[in-house]
Amino acid sequence: MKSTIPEAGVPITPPAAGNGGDRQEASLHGEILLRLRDYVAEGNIPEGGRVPERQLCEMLGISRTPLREALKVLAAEGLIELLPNRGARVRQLSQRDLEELFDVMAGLESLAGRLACEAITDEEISAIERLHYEMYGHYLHRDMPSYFQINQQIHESIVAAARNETLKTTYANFAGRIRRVRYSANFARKRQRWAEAMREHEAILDALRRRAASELSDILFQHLRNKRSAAIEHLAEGQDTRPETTSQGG
Amino acid sequence: MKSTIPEAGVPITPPAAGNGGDRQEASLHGEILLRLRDYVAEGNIPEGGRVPERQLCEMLGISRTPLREALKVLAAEGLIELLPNRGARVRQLSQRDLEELFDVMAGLESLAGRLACEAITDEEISAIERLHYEMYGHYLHRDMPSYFQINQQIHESIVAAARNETLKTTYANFAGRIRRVRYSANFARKRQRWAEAMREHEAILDALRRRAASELSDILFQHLRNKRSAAIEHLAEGQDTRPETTSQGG
DNA sequence: AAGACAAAAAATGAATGCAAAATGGTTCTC
DNA sequence: GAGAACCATTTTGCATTCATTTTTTGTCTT
Repeated sequence: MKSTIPEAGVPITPPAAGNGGDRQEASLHGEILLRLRDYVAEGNIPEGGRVPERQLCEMLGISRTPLREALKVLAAEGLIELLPNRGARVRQLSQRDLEELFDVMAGLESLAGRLACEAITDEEISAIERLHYEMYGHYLHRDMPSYFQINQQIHESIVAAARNETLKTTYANFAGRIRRVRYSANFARKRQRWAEAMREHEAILDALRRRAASELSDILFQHLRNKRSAAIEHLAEGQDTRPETTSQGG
Repeated sequence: MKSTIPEAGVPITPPAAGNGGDRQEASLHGEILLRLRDYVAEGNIPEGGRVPERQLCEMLGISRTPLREALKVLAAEGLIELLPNRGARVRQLSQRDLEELFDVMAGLESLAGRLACEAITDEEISAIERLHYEMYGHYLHRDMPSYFQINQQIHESIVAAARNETLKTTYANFAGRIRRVRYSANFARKRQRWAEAMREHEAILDALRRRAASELSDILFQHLRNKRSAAIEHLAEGQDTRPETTSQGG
């Protein structure tokens, strides 16, 4: 009974025949890596759930070799964890893990702001200002999803303005790690916190206009710190089960 | 003359029969990963040089499967790059790449200092003070290697005091990436810069004692920035060939 | 003699096969 | 009847094998 591919060809995502255009991977394992990363980040596998190789192989229509290569990379990225002889599991993020992740994100954005002050152009600032006002509109209309989307664009604009591809990549990596959590914590914001966030964003813009690197660095860190508090509180309320993952003794 | 690598059958490191004790990897690919990472980071393969699978397999006494898994991870870590159908190469760091890496390191240390101010104990500060004075002794005796070693310990202590394992891991990752460069740039410091660095370290200690988070953050960033300048200048002098690696368009 | 084309050789990418470990279920013992 | 032990099945880890692609080498043409 070696029906390796009983109903293969049922891809996780629509068969990437067109190759969306964002970034293509020539090799199979690269393709698999991109798809698996999204698959896991979008929460298709429950926290701590097993990642069965065989099943995924059938689902993706590939053999185990490239899949296992992709799993190793995902483990290195921190999305999953590999237990010796016991397969891969979706990494459970304890509350502490989340706090740490948010803090590192805060540090990266803080750095981005600092660097941005050195290199950002007036045009880029104008673009961020436009985003800011657009976001303000969503805020007034209490349109949380749109607000959140623009908010993310602003932060990404700051990271982009830092002119540091390494930072950008690292930032994206960490953003991917908490993506799974964000899916449920996006709307953690209370009204109170929302207004506060708007004020902070105005301060960010102000510091950016003046190219006040240290100040912007501080503001951004605090801004993310407050975000962290909101998210953590929200999660603490919503979930009773706060798994204590084995802290990877790095 | 294709063998840039020692003869086969000679293990990179003594066969880890005892398993030193720092961190053991049960799986073979994990073991390989650790060894290969060190092997590459220590500069055993020239910049941009090929990483021949077959040769490494013989050298390590394993098959290609676990080796390739390790290579994928190293590529994800940024130590090597994988060209489709053309194998792995040791990643060449352009001057720009180095600048970016140093800046990210600066951001991470800056963050570490900020976080450390929240959690560091008096005992930890005392320990860092002791290291500082020890380092000062090496400075007076112009003992550059010892100075550098203690210097690294101080920075690691600050990162440890941040109480953030994620940050610590990330920091170690980036430190590994520039390790190869540090091997040649360690002693880039001019006398002038050396004295300056000592003063900065005193300022760091001062801010740490006062738990002045923002201030320490600024000082640490600047300190690393100055380090960056010194290293980059040194490399610019020493090397004419500054390869323009294809900036990975993440 | 230099360049171009073609075939051989080598290396890479992925699939398959095999041994060891883990999981699950059943049976045996107390 | 409950718990431990044993065996079958599944799963994982690694080696081996097969198919492409690349690189090299040799020959031929201009």
